[in-house]
Amino acid sequence: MNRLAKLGDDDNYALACLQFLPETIRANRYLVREGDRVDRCCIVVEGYACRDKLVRKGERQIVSFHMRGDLLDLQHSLLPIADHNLTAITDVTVGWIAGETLLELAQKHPRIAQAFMKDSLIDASISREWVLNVGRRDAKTRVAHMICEFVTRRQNLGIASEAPVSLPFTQQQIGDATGLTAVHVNRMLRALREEGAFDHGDRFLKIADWQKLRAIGEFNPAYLHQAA
Amino acid sequence: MNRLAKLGDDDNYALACLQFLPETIRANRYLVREGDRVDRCCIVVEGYACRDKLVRKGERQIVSFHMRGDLLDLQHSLLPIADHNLTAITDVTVGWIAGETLLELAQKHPRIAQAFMKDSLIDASISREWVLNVGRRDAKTRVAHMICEFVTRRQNLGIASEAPVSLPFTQQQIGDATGLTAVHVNRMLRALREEGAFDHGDRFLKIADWQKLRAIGEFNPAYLHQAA
DNA sequence: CGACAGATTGACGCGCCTCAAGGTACGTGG
DNA sequence: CCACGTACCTTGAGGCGCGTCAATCTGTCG
Repeated sequence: MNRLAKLGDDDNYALACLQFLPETIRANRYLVREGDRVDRCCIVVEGYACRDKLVRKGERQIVSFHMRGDLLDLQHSLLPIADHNLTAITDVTVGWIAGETLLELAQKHPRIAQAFMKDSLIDASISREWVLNVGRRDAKTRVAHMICEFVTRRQNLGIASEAPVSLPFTQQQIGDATGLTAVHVNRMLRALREEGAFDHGDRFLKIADWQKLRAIGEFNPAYLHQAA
Repeated sequence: MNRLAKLGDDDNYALACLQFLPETIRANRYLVREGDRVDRCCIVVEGYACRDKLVRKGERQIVSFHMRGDLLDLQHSLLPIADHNLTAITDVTVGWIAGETLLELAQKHPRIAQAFMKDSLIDASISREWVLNVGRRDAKTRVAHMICEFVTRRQNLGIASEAPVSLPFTQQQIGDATGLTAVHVNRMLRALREEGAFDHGDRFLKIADWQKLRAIGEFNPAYLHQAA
């Protein structure tokens, strides 16, 4: 949170006093369903989750993915009806906190309110990049871009990436995030591997040539607003 | 703004005291370029604008469109580097206001801060719906959905829609917003016209069968969070 | 009147989807 | 221990939705 705004000691003390209700969910289960009335938010403690929406035919679109430390659905403190599902990508542990509590916190601590605001704004910026990604880039570029975002956000958490990293997504999930079918994702992953951008095996990923991957994915991390 | 949060008299007074710097921009000109350092936000007074991003090949993706009353790029008070262009769709008049001013306002008036927050959250919800739209829907559905959103947001402003409404977008712009080419947008518009969903001519649109259009576009306005 | 932006339509091609048939790894129960 | 089911990955063949290219038409503005 200190990454998002300069907080005072009192702010940090207030944050430290927050009570989280921990919960662990199995992979592919819902934490929240679209249309639910929700009055709490959560923070990812361990594992991976995503936000997704369905079309009538039943196809799924993942609209963002989330990892340790991400604040999820801050919006439910102000917008009680969920406009998307919250789904576990892997087994995931989250900490729940009442929206009301966060609102009070924000009212008493303007710098915390500002940090929440900044978090939401970055979240929105990522969504805009995703619109661009699925709307105007070809399949190989989309997949490469998504992997670049994953690796970069992981690095921003301070997780090193020279070694092979575990890739939590199935090919179906990558397809759901990029607007492709799992079959075509498989072909694009193979192409990227054969071009020497990365090596990947059973849920593992080893970046072989970051500059190449970044170029193929047209990846510019500016939209993550992580200059700090 | 009263639509977003319950404001007190002092809040409304503070808002009324804001000084806006008006500016009028011609259609297709930029208000802000991606990468610019920006320290002000704006509100649309008249006309239509959009946020858009470009891919390397030069193709454009519109990531949201905006009309009278929309607050644009509130984010620039906290994130100084623009992650997208702000472009005039038609000739458009906006009112500029310093990000610093908005921050101070938010710090002094928690309910206004909350209203800003809510506005941003709704904006983000719309982006997520767009990811779904371009990622998983077919061309006719996408175009219908975009028109549904346009009509609905216009109605939420209190602009009646029984009569033919002016449609500010060119077919190229509809394509840029839906991830299609102008040629294919033309064919989809014709299909929707022939199915009796709407009639449209030179920048005009007359909804003939809202239920049909809504069904084709799989449009559910919940994501606009306008229950108020 | 010419220049230009936008709309319209047709012919054709390609990128991605669909369908299908395995293959591999792993867990579970007999 | 093997038999079986399940989830995921892999690869091929064929088809379709949308893109590309190009020509024409319209309205508007100088």
